[in-house]
Amino acid sequence: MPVITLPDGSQRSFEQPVSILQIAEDIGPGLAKNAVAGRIDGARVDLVDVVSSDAAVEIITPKDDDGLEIIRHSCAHLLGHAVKQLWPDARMAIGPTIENGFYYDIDMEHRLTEDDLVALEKRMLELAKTNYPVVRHKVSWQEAVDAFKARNEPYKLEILEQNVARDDRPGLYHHEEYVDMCRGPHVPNMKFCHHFKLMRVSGAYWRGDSNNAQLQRIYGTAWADKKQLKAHLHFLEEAAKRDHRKIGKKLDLFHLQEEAPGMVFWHANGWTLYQVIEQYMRQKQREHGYQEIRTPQIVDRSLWEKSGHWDKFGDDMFTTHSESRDNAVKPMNCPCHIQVFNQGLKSYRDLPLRLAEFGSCHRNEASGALHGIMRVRGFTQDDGHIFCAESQIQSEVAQFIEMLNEVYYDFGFDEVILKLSTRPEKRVGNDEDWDRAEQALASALDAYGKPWSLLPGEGAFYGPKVEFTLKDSLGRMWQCGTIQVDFSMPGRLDAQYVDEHGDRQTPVMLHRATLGSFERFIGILIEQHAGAMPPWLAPVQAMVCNITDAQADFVQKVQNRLISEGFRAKADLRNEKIGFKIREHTIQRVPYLLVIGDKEVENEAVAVRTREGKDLGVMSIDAFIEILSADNARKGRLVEMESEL
RNA sequence: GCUCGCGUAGCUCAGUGGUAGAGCACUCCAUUGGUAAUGGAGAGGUCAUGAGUUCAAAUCUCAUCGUGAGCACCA
Repeated sequence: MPVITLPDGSQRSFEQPVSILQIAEDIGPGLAKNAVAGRIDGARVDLVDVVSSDAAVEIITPKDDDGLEIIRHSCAHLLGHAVKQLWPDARMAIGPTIENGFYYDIDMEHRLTEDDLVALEKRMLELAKTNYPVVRHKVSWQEAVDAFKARNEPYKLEILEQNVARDDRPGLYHHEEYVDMCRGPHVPNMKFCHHFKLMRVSGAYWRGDSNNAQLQRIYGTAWADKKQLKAHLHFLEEAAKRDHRKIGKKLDLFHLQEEAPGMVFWHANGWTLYQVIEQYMRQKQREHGYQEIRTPQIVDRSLWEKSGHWDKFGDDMFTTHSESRDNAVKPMNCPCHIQVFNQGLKSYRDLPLRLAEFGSCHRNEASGALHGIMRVRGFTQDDGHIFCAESQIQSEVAQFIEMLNEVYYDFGFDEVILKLSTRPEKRVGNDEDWDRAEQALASALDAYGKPWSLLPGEGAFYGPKVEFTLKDSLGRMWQCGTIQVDFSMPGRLDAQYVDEHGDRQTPVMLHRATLGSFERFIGILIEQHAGAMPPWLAPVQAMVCNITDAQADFVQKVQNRLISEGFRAKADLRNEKIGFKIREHTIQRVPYLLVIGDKEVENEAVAVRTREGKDLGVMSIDAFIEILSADNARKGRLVEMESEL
């Protein structure tokens, strides 16, 4: 006689064990119709699952986040159903849910094309529209093995062999003639799976291992209703419009070309943006007690052997040979910074010693990894290394987080996600040091007080790291900042200081970067703002336009005045109509367009229009300078911008 | 690096075996026009590179390079 407690606290008792579906029916026919699955004491179950003793039960509908995930998972099965109808020889691997959708990895002879995706999607929709019921059978391990042997599904058999306990009772979900194995739960009927779209097909390794066979992976997106699907597709369109590669070309910021894959040619506009950011970071780091240094690009391989990089990343380094030396173009700055630290005997009084470098690095990234200016082979980090005593780690990490927050805030990112990555399999250093290093970072994060999550095994080979991920205006995540504790490299490269007792000690080194690489960060900024940089970053802050040749002299005067005040201003004196000029510079995302006709010349004034099309009216040059000064002071901060509106 | 797709004028793209096209940008001429495109003319391409098939290749085949999506990688 189970007593069921519902989420609102109400209770219902039943004479005998009841299924989730029966409970839903008991509550109301509308709920029963919309029920996708259930939760018994928090655990997700199918509608056919039975409650036999007292329990808290929830009914999952498509409105529930779990409901949507279940729909996506069932859409993967639906894809399997359609694939096997069109290509019966297909061997199905895994079909999990992912953010916004699902995928299925498939092994088959036929190479899938774009047209195949269209055909598959059509077949899926036809199948789903029949609203066939999904029937689950729980079977013994051996029965599952027999079923997939009969169906020639070697990957399912491997999963059963390696991942399913012999005493388990796997769920076989019957989609008409198609059968898939799953922990579940799944939708009871295909009526829930009408709103999906197949997105693309690509290769993916079985079990994520590049030594294994490469399967064909079909990606799809799936949603609870038509409106959600449409909204998601619209989001993708918006994101595509912001593609930094497209905008970089349109706004003449940079280019890449075949002769230097993964290396950026910065144009004047892009380099101006870059330099504003670099000068800003230079000042910020100065305020936070860093000394800026500069170290060589090309260094003998022996240093990289000592640091451990040659062993782990040798293949990914650019090398040069000259006379009797093998050199590597530096892939990172830390070993060089230790060389600077090692010049002159250091005292505990010198610690913490914070060295910073806008360090130009080169890494021979796999060709398939390159992506616009976000993932490149030649890049510059806002790199820094803090040499300190172990007792100083926590306060140094705390101070770094403080600086990082100031920086992100100035760039208009107010949501930062914290993650701690711990020791990877391939690493240097002993486990005791790793214990201490991980503990130090965890304590620093706890002391900081914001929530953080753990990424086991994702640390650098020399130490654990905290990663700072920011969220852009479209809700996309970008990992930028990092701080890493390193107990190994200072010792390997003979860094020492004299402690208060006169004894030699090895310092701890903290590797840290705030923006990450300039290239990537600028790519993120371009996508964040869709090219319309806030005025403090805009390559051209003001475009001064004449209406006829008669105002040319005054336009020059205005432009010169703005430049002499430290602003980035250009003049457009072309023999074009003012509408044409406005349109062009609006498209070029210049924040302020200054129009000068006879009236303005007469009054020594400028007519100001924003790139958003807002008319700020006619004002003196001084008044406009005040506007620009306020923009520069405000930077990209969101809160103050909002309070102005 | 792997799988699949793509590479035509500065840019965006059309062109499925028979003389290489459009719009924008560029140059020149006219126009001096008050807030998102003034009109006209001109110039511009070894169709990524190399090899092959064919009477004939931008078009078909192979290789190389680059690039896109994803996988793997990411100090």
